[in-house]
Amino acid sequence: MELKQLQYFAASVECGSFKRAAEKLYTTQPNVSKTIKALENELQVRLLDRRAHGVVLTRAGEEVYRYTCAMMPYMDKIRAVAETAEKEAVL
Amino acid sequence: MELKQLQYFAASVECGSFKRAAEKLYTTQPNVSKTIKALENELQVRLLDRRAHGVVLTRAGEEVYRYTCAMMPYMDKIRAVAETAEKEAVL
DNA sequence: TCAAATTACGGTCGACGTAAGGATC
DNA sequence: GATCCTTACGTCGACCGTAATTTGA
Repeated sequence: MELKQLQYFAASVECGSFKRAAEKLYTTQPNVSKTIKALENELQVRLLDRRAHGVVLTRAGEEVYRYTCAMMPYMDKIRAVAETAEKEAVL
Repeated sequence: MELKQLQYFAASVECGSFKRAAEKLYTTQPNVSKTIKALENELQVRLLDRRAHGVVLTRAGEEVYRYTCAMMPYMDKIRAVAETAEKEAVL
């Protein structure tokens, strides 16, 4: 499991489609599709239902999305800590 | 920032050296060294002091380690959710 | 038939391990 | 001089984007 996979997944949920998520992430639709497919394969569960107009969360996807969202603030916190420390001492 | 970087960092903290962390992670010492160097470069802050017998946390490292530890349970939770869902419906 | 997702494919960049080098005690 | 961290280096796999194909309304 990689952070990028979770970020792509979250973006797809929030955008409602791989296409729009790809734009938001400055990448291509095939990359989003492949990255999420890899995540689903690793977890052995389908996270998103592919519909004609985009994607929607499955039951399992909802839960994974919830924990993904809960995790993200810690990433931000790590970056914030580093940025603060950076001003006090040199690398 | 990648999950692997944080995992390698946490393992190094807990093991007290890159060498032992490498064993625990089933990889080599150079890879641990390089991975953590990349994390430090990205965050622009030194996380570990390199000593003769191993590594110890810097002030900034302590904080990053705290948030890293806080984050990890969510990853486990995601895996658990997936495993539970797997039993109820097929991929 | 249109829009979006998937698959195929080739090139390139990065990650890995081995080996050599450097620093600290 | 022993131990651990770092740097150098070559290889191989993975990721990326383009293009072609498939799927669903």
